[in-house]
Amino acid sequence: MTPRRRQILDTAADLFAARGFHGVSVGDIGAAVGISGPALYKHFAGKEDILGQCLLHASERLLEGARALTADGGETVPGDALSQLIAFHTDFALSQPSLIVVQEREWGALGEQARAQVRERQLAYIDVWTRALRPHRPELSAAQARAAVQAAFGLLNSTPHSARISRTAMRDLLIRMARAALVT
Amino acid sequence: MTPRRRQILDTAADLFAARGFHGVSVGDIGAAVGISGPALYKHFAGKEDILGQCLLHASERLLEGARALTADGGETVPGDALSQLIAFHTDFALSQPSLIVVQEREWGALGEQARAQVRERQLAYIDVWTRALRPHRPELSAAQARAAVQAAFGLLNSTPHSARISRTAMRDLLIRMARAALVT
DNA sequence: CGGCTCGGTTAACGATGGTTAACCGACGGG
DNA sequence: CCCGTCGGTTAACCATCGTTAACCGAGCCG
Repeated sequence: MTPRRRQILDTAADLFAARGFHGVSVGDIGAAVGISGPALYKHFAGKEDILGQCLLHASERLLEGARALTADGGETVPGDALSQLIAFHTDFALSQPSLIVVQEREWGALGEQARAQVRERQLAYIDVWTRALRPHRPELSAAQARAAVQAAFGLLNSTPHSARISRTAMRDLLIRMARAALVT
Repeated sequence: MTPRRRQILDTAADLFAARGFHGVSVGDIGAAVGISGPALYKHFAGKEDILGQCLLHASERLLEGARALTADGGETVPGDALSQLIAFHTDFALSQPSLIVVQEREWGALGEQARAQVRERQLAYIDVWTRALRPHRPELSAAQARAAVQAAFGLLNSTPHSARISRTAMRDLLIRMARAALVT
């Protein structure tokens, strides 16, 4: 992927996160990268395609990261799988808040095919988490475990809404809270 | 407030929560209540005014409910203030998910004055929570306590994103997780 | 040198949005 | 009975949006 495409996707994600997909015009995106309006069509098929690339990219990075952590034979790394997932997701949310926000709230604006791809990755990501949670909470049904995982996402993804403490303090706080919420 | 106004606000909140403020047209709102388009201007000053009333109403109900629970001399009710706030917020989120979603993500679409009013109530609501949390976590700074409260909101407000378990089971799960996240 | 591709530009188009205007039936009170 | 208000309607306005068209300079390759 060319650097220009990456730049467009990054700034578009920021704009979508701040004002919502329908609250951002292609002119806004172009202006934010220093070009104007229709020039975006040299890089993407359209506005919805830009959102789709953002979401595909984000959901893929999350899923691949989670799978890398919990791959069979990954027992050599320290700590249990759940703690690693919590740390991984926290770091992602702290370093890419816009992607987190957009992936959480704008997937409904996609066309059918792109939405299906994103949803598939998101569900697979939830599944990795749910499997990691099961050993700690054997009394939970599968549906309850999924609900608990999504509640934990809500907690970890709240990072864009605050930000008044240092990043390391926030990381520590979120990890501690998520672990307590999930395994207690 | 006339029943028609309330009906418009309720269905508008649902639409805003589902597709975002800019993703809903006044025609959509009108059609959802059985009238069409410009008839809404007999009840509200404009589209932004509808959103403003939704948010004012929601933030006021949250703040008043929280203040009623933690009013001085309210020591007669059972349990500590924090647990009561958690239960109150959980019930609100479960019964009015659209208001929760809209209040969380669409306040940026308001004009300056309405946004200021909503933000004021939201900050006051956070403040009530933070004061209730302090006794349980005296080691946290004020900023850390606020961040923890907002993370707990993220957890409790995640209820619209899932929903595959019964409401009572969800209520129990959320309350348990929030309490664990906050006081552990 | 000549031409092709790449990544821009501005102009224009059609659709849609929010808002206003003009009109109108129901209905309740003097 | 008449009239004003209430809550609707449809038509029209203007701005904005996403998208396409037409054009153009820079650079590279043959």
